[in-house]
Amino acid sequence: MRLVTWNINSIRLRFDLLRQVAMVMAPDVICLQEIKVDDPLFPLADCQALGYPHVAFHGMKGYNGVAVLSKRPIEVAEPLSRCGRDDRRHLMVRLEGGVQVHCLYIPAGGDIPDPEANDKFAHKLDFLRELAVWAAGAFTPGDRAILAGDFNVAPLESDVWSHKQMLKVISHTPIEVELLNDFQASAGLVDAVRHFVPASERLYTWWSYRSNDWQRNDRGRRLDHVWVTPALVPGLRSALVAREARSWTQPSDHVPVMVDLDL
DNA sequence: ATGGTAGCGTTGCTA
Repeated sequence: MRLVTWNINSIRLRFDLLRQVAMVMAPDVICLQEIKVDDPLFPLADCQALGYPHVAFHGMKGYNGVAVLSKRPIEVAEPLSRCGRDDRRHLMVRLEGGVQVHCLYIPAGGDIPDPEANDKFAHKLDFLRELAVWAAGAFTPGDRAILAGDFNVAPLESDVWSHKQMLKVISHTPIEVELLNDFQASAGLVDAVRHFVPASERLYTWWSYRSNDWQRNDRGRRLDHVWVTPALVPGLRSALVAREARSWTQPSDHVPVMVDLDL
C-alpha cells in the first residue's frame, strides 16, 4: 500500500497539482491538509475522476480542513474534534481489513512562543496534550494504524536548517518537541520516514513562501509526518519526501511525503 | 533585527 500525505494549501487552487501527484506517485491513499474549502464546495466528483472513488472530507470555510482519498473502499469515516473546537483538523477512516488512517492537521501556533501571550500557541500545546491522551487509549496491541499529516513540529535537530536559531521559533521549541514526543510515545508510534532516513541526515518537507530563493537558502523544516503503530513496522518498505514538488508552478509551501508498506 | 509571500474572502486573519 502506498500512502501520500500532503498539506495542499487549498485543494481547489491546486487541483491540477493533486492530479499530478495522483498520476506520478500513484498512491492508494492520499491524506490532505489545509484543503480550505467548505464541505458543500468540496470537489468530490473531480477526486473520483482521478481514480479515488472513496473520499472522506471534513472541511470548513477558508481555513484548515482535512480529506482522505482512497482507491479502495473506506468502511468508516469519522471526523474528530479536538480541544472543544470544531476546527476540522482530524479525520479517521478505516480501510478494508481494519487499518485505520488518521489524517491530522495540528495547529501552527502563531508567532510568539509563549502560551501566556499567544492563544494560538496555547491551543497548539493543548492540542498536542489532548492527542497524547487520546493516542494512549486509542489503540490496543496489534491494532494497525497510520497517523499522517502536517504536525507543524520539527522534532529532530536535523529536521530544521538551524537547531540553534530555531529554538525560540514555533515548530521547534523544546516544549512542542517534548509534547510531540509524548504523543508519539503514548502509543509507541514509529516515525515511518526516519525509519529509513537516519537522524544524522537533514530532511525537510516545508519551505516558507517568504524566502526569496528557497533552494539556495534551503531554510526548511520537516513538519509533515507519517507514524505507524508497532504492528505495521515490519511491513514498512520505503519512504520518500518529494522535494521537487516545491519547484512546481504555484506550489504549496509543503511537499508530499510518501510511504510504502505491506499491510 | 527585520520583513519577506500566499490563500481566502474581504480589505483582515492565518500560515
